Amino acid sequence: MATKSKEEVVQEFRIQSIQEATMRVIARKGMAAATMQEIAEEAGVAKGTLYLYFRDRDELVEKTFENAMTQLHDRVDEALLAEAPFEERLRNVIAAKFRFFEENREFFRLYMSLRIPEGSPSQQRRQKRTCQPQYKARIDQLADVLREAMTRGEVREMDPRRLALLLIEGSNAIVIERIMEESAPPLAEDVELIVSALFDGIAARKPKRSTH
Amino acid sequence: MATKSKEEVVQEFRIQSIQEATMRVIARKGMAAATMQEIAEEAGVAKGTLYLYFRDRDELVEKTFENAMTQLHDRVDEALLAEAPFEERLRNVIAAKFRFFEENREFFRLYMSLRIPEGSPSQQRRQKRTCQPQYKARIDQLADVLREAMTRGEVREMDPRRLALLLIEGSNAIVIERIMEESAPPLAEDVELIVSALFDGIAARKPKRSTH
DNA sequence: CGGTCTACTGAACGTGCGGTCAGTCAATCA
DNA sequence: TGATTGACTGACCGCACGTTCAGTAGACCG
Repeated sequence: MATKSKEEVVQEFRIQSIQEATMRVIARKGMAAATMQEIAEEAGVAKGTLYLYFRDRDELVEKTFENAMTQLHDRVDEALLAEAPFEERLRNVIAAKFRFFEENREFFRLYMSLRIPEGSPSQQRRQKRTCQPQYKARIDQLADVLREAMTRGEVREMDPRRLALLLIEGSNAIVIERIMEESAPPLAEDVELIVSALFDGIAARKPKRSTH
Repeated sequence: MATKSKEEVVQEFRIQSIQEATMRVIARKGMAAATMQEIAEEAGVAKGTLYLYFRDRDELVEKTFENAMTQLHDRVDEALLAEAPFEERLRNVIAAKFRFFEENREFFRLYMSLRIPEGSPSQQRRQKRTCQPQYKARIDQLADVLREAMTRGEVREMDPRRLALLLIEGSNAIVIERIMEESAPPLAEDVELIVSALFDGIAARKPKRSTH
């Protein structure tokens, strides 16, 4: 049957609301201090219920992360793989990222936490399997696009992987800053700062390139 | 008495070797999985001995972090506050940072972990008190230097705080990459990539500024 | 050389967590 | 309407960790 049964709908709703609760608690307390008890309370269910939908804490966190990450990737990919000059694509990629994290502020702590392997050895193995490859793949994808932009003469020749790191982590830092600030400047302003600093450089010179 | 007694020397040695063991264990297992038991074993003392020199785990981690951080700051400050063109100072700052983390690879995990508040509420409070201010101070210091470079006409006018974030986190990302790689490219190469990408921009154009 | 002092030890303790599972009860069925 | 199901509960378990402190052994003293 292609149509979902009532039970399946209810089940999906449960899963989603548990994942949302997980993100809220991690956002509030941090990865290490987020307990199953508190996640259950936040989701309005008993602790045992969590184990009906997820094998253990690791799987809950992992699935929650992957879910959000897929959404982020979808948005970024759309901008990154579009047909447009690289500078415009870069602008759109950064803007998409900013928007996503502003709409999903709770996701941020989780995103930051899973970048560094932590926890028990088994947790670390799991992270190595799922989260780090995802992160690496993002870097490599941007590096590929940069490499292509270099051969097309849009970007100066330099190590594309290093440049991708500089770009992604640099803009991450500004995302954090925006989230922490109670009133951040307009989104476009920060996007423009990054794109312009990177494309034109920060050295004081006459504008050598029409920025628009 | 200005000279140290034998007991004081022994005590300082103990403290230092415990802190070194702490860094090694955190580097190996990560912040969350580093237990007092394993730190004691690594230092070659009993678990109880740790509590003769540090009140609790938090204080041990905090003092270890501050100790290493002070060393890093000393080196970076020397380069940052020297009398030289900003570009040269920036080059030296990044090189100093690269060298420090290469010499103190164990420090890296600790450094990354303490950037995001984690753990119990009391741990988070302590981190807010000590580690985060230190990090913020670094950003502000670089932002000040950038601002000054802007008024001197060495750097184009733009939000100096945002630029400081971009720079610090971008270079952090490359530090991580270098540490992870089994054979990293020459240090000067990566330093030059960052400085050149930022100063000249990444847009493909004829060299407009003598880079040497 | 007996007495004292103290740096050090590690077994034991308390706590808080992830994970379990016998029991509950509302919905569904026959 | 009584029987059956299974989603849900939450008290409970075991474990691992940070922390403690009575005990020990070696250095030092008189």
